Amino acid sequence: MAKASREPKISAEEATARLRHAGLRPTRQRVELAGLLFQDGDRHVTAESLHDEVSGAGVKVSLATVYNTLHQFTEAGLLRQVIVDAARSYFDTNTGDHQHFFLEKEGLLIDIPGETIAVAGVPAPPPGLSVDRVDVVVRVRRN
Amino acid sequence: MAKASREPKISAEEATARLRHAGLRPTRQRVELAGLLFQDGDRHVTAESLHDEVSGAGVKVSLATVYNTLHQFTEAGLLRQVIVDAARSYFDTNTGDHQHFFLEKEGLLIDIPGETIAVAGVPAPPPGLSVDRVDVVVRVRRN
DNA sequence: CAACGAATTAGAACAATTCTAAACTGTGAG
DNA sequence: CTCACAGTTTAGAATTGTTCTAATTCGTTG
Ligand SMILES: [Mn+2]
Ligand SMILES: [Mn+2]
Ligand SMILES: [Zn+2]
Ligand SMILES: [Zn+2]
Repeated sequence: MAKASREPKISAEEATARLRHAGLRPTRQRVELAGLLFQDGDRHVTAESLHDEVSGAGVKVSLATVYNTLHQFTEAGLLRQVIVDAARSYFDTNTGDHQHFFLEKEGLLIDIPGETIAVAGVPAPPPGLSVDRVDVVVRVRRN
Repeated sequence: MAKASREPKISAEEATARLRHAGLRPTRQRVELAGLLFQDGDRHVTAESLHDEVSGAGVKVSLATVYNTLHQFTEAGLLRQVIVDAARSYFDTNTGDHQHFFLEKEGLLIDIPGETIAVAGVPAPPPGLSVDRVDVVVRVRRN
């Protein structure tokens, strides 16, 4: 009864399996970060916020590794990058089709399920170009 | 016949009037920048691109002033900021309702007129929040 | 338990942007 | 027209988020 962790985060085994499945070596750092990122449904993190979180949990991981890991997870399809703020990059654990509310003031992202919003009338792109994706950001403020 | 300018940019008088109307002192720098920005319909500039442009035209304006001016013009409603790239801020001379194609690779923005795209099904924001605007970015790539 | 390539890391480097504080300039009162 | 003064510009330093470098450490496989 020495260790009394009360976090409902996914087990190291689950994280390890997920990493291997994605073709990534399950290092201590990646297992820790995956544990935090994928414990709950949807999360929107920043390199800094995740670094603070993992550090706050007493785990030593450098900020450079957090950046590396976020990018590797993104390349592996485990995360997706969201661009809503000129100053910060967000990473989203929800890789499915969906949109966002963005609370500029507090840097908060809230998911809008994929089927909720319908975008009609997107014109054909100029010749030689093809559509990669359509992003909708609903910018909101406190009233 | 000494000076043979061939730019169809708006006159200094027009720029000056526009600035005064917006409550901004028509300084040499602001008049030059307004002349470049508002000569044609729609433009999407970056602080750097505008600085290069004005410098290339032989006008001496510091980069700090370009940043100051872009922000002042934005506050005054003459410009609007567009967020599509985590690394760069774009400013748009089209302040009306419209959307964009964004060519990530070359940092190119292309307007989509306001009535073209219809966004339906935007849910009510969480309590205490109100919608400020809905941005649609159609990310495209060369094929 | 090597050995070797992959991953991590501290710290330097970068790029975009903002800040500072000193010099300059537009304006309007006299 | 002149001057005074608030507003503006500017060089350069500072800040911030992110990436790079090169040395160390680690995971995997034989
Ligand atoms: Mn941006
Ligand atoms: Mn930055
Ligand atoms: Zn999301
Ligand atoms: Zn535009």
